[in-house]
Amino acid sequence: MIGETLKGHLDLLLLAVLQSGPAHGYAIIETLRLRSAEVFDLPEGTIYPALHRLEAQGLLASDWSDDTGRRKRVYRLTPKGHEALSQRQQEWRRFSQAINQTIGI
Amino acid sequence: MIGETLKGHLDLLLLAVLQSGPAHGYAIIETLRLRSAEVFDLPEGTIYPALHRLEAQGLLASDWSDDTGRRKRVYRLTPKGHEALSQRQQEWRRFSQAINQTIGI
DNA sequence: ATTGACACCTAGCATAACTAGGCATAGAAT
DNA sequence: ATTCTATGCCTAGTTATGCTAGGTGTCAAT
Repeated sequence: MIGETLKGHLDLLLLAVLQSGPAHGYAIIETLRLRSAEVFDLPEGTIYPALHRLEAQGLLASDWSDDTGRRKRVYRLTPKGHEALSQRQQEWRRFSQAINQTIGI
Repeated sequence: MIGETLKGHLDLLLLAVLQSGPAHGYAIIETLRLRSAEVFDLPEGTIYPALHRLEAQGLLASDWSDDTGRRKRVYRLTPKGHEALSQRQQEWRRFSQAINQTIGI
């Protein structure tokens, strides 16, 4: 990302990805890259701490899975996470609309 | 603002406001509030350091004026500031589009 | 045997918006 | 006269959070 532009918007992205179904960290990174057409190519040092934060806030829950031999921590949205997501979506719309109005798009 | 959502986007807003013509800090705050329909009601402690930063980067230039008795520092875009603005606008479009794609709008 | 993709983790850094104070002038209200 | 509000500027220090740079380990392919 460029500068600090992502700050404050990462939670929205993570919650949105997990709305499509449970996923583990590494896969989330991949999904973000695909859905954003390479714009969000985020390092693991960004994603993992953010997932821990969201879980600590009760917005996500996780389970370990090691069916393939490689252990994965699979995250899913909690009910509180679903609520948070729709709130963040609203905030994003309000925010981006305000920016567009201000810069005259 | 909510949380850290503004981080990395303030420069774009300031440059955009000054594209409409020179203005001093306090007036910029007012303009941001009006153009954004109250969404951006930013404290002086946010605006003034940001203006100083942009001037230090050569994107803005300033002059003191005290025609009304109250001294004002009036900022204007430099040529470099104009370039930076169109670049930031492009970045914003790319960024907001990527968010919208990712969250599925 | 080594490389690269997969998969996880964390300590410390850097940046920038914001808090909370301060100073000063002008005009209106009490 | 004095107080209050709006105008107008400033900065030291706090805080939040994305990122850097390192670490561990598995698996498949060369």
